[in-house]
Amino acid sequence: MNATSEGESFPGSVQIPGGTTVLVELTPDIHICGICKQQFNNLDAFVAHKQSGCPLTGSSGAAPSTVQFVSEETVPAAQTQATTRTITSETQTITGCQFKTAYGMKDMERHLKIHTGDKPHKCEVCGKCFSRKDKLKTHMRCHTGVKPYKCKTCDYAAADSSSLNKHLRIHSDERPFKCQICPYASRNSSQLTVHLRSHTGDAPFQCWLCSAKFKISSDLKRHMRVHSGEKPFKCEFCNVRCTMKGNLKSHIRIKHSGNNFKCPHCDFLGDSKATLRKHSRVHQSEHPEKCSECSYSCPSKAALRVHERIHCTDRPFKCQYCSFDSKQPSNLSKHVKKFHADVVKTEALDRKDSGRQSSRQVAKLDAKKTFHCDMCEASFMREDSLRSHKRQHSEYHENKNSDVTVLQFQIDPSKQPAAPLAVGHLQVPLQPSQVPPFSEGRVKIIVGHQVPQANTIIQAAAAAVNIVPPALVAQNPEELPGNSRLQILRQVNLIAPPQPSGCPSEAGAMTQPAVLLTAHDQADGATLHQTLIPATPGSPQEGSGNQTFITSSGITCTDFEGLNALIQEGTTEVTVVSDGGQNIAVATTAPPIFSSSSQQELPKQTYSIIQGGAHPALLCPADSIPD
DNA sequence: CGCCCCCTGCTGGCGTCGCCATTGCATG
DNA sequence: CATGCAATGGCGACGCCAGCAGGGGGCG
Repeated sequence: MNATSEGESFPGSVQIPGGTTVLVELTPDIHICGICKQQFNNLDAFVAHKQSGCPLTGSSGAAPSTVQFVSEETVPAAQTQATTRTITSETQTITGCQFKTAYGMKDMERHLKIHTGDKPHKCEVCGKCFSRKDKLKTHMRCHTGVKPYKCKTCDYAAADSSSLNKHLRIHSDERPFKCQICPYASRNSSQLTVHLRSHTGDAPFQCWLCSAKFKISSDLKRHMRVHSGEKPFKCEFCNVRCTMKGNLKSHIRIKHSGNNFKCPHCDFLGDSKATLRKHSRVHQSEHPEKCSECSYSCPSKAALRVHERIHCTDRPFKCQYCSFDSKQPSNLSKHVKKFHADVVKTEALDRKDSGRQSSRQVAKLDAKKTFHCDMCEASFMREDSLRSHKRQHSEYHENKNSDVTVLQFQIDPSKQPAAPLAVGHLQVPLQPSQVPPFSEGRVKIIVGHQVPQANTIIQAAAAAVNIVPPALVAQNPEELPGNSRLQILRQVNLIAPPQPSGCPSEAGAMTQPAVLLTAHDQADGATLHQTLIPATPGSPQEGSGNQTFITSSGITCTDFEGLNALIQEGTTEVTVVSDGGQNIAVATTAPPIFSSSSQQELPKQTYSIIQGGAHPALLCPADSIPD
């Protein structure tokens, strides 16, 4: 992260799925010398300060002996204003970096290379550079193949001791990372982290083309091939291509490697040990899955489910061409093929003529026959996937004044800086001519589930709390019911955007703008909460630059409770509508997530973000409001 | 300086599930 | 023989684990 001169903000970027980038103004980072307490907004100046010598360095009396250096990690400006730091303990903690006293200096120097980017140790083989010699040495082993750490139990060997130690847990069956909720225990912390998501339901890697969610990134990456139709794995013996490498391997085993696994009880020849094992269950007198209605047993749950349909009177699979029905879908399809093949063929041709295709089979037979969304560029292998996708469109537009602009963003983890991210403003390309009339324009901010490192965002949000006096929520909080709630509500920092300068349609004074917060139930679209909040320019908030805070006169506790409840619940969508305050900016562009066109040339309008609560939900209050 | 330990992200691979097509058997 | 029922195999897709590589801090 770059630092800037004092008072200056600088843009960062947030990558939106689909290619659009939303510019984000970041609050400048502050670097603090832990010895003399001098602040630096410029990293270079800070580093120079360290290298040339802090005036208090070496002065045994001036600086506490326990203090060698204070972390230079970046600190959001708001946080630095709000926090008083004390130096009392054996270790120094300012923004997360800690250095023990005895090794502080050397380790600090080593640590500083992270920020200076100094990587003097270059690999002669691949050219990769490292900041530390020992890292280069370890790296070289991947070229030389040297693996000095050998397992005494198996042939495994590792290039570093950590890998060996991790491996050894396989033999010892040591699972030191135990789940507090269930008996699960894993051999490494990463697996436990992933496991815990099973309890929380957290699947942070969400497909932006369908509702699929994954607990690990690579599963999402793999899943995306389903949408793209990409089949990178080609069979070397035939023309078959597979989306998944494992499936290709399975195909080759079945079709091209011969059947080498013979069943001892019959003539069955399996292509693999797994296939043979699956088959061998047929010969077992006692199958694990038993029917509760009869003596039938079978080797698999799936087979049992099929069997159980025998006992059910329902025949849910009905022929659309005659009165035939069946308990099993395969029998219905067999029936249709046999008796209605001509009708099916005609209908298929009709669909082809009209440019529409249906049926999973069609898509399956020809991956090129995908189902394209007519509202965006997304395409799908299956019709039901497209239906699911279109529901997302309809959800965005289901409000009675349908011109809802959807601004959906997910922060790219690779662009997420390590330091706390202070998102002060969100800049969105603005096309004034597209500004809709009041009551038809809305901006819906949707925060994706892929927002990483939520805590850092929360931290930034919490920092903002400190500069919002309670008076902004209520002049006299005691007048409001549910006072206990207000303690939480104050964490919601409502900031109106500054007077726009580049939008002619918004010229003229408007002293009483207001913001209507409307929250919808994601499931059925019903309005859950609606609040009209007047925003008075020239708020009493000092030090806020050109920002105008929404004042509290029209806000009741109930109003905020609704909003707060949404935050607490992790709500990811809030629609914002204004009552026409002219100094509130308007932005109506194509939803970035569905837009592939570049909007770089459009004038930008500044938006504010609510950063609220103890959940990673970002809400948008006063920005993007139609006139 | 160098080793150790920990964490994170990524990749490859195995096991498994569920859907669908096929197959074999029973019945009229 | 035609038709329906039930079981099985193939395949696409997902969950999860082990291993690899790199980065960072602790410390002798």
